[in-house]
Amino acid sequence: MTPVAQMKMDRRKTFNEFISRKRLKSTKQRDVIFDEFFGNYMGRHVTVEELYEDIKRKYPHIGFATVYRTLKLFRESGIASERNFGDGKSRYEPIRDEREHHHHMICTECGKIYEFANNQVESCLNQIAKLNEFKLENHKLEIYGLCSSCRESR
Amino acid sequence: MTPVAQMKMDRRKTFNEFISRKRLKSTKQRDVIFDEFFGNYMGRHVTVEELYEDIKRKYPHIGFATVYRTLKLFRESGIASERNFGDGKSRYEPIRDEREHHHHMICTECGKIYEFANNQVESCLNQIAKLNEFKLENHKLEIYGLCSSCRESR
DNA sequence: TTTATATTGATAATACATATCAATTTCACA
DNA sequence: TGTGAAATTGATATGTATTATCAATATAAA
Repeated sequence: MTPVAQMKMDRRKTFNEFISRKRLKSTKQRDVIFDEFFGNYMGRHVTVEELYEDIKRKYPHIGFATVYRTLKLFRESGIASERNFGDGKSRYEPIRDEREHHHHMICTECGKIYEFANNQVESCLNQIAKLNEFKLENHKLEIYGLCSSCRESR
Repeated sequence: MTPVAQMKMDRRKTFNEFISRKRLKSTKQRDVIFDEFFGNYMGRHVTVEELYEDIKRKYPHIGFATVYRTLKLFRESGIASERNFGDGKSRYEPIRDEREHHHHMICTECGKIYEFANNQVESCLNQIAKLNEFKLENHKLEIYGLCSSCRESR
């Protein structure tokens, strides 16, 4: 099994456990949304609208509210994270590796999103939290600027 | 002159230069909003609504749209920064010291916002940007979690 | 002062997010 | 395998923050 397929299975398991722990129900719609999200949006940052439009083509009966609510469930269950890059839309991203937190560089010219991870930053943040007796639950780090190609064309 | 008064004067100068560079006009309304914002909201993170309500009490003729637009101008001119802590509202904060970037720890229980600055994090980010040939314009770092008092009461 | 241009403020329009609710589906339990 | 309580769905309405519109007004350059 490929690492990606393995990861997808792990998330599925986590989600199923979440469903039964919370006494929720598994439905065809949630299955479809899960498959689409974890099948086509790995490493991407999709808006609810985009995912809905995409799914609607194959499954016209699925409503916007369901996609919206299901993405919230993904976040609650810890298999997706919600991002906001300042354009007013919430974006969702499948979580690949829950151990390694990664961050984003956003080009203010072309809007392209680059990812990076950095251990030194992580340990700094843990220290800062500890120093302030703060129990770190989550953190977000975004760098805004010009990517190399947009720099050149200026 | 106190350091705070000095800072306020510096921001005023920056804003005036911005106004004349962009061929904009200085108005009574902008003066009022500047004074209120830099007089009462130092080190705070005010929403447009809050600032508007506050100003309306003393100057009932000033409209919401004007406060809204003026805060955008403050941001454009570099004397204020816009923040978003995930509650759907944009918050504005007067910039005290443009050399030292600071960040936020947000308690997910009580909503209180703590500030911190850290040189090591800053230099990490500069390195990361450099490595990726990215021209850093701005960056945001937020830590979400439980503050010490909310930890105890759990 | 005149005149071109920017600003104001009331309000309309937009956009994203969330709430509502009747019809339907799921699933625990008999 | 039915049955019924409870969750879910999807169409649509509502809420909320932001942005656009535009006539009246204020500003500042000539």
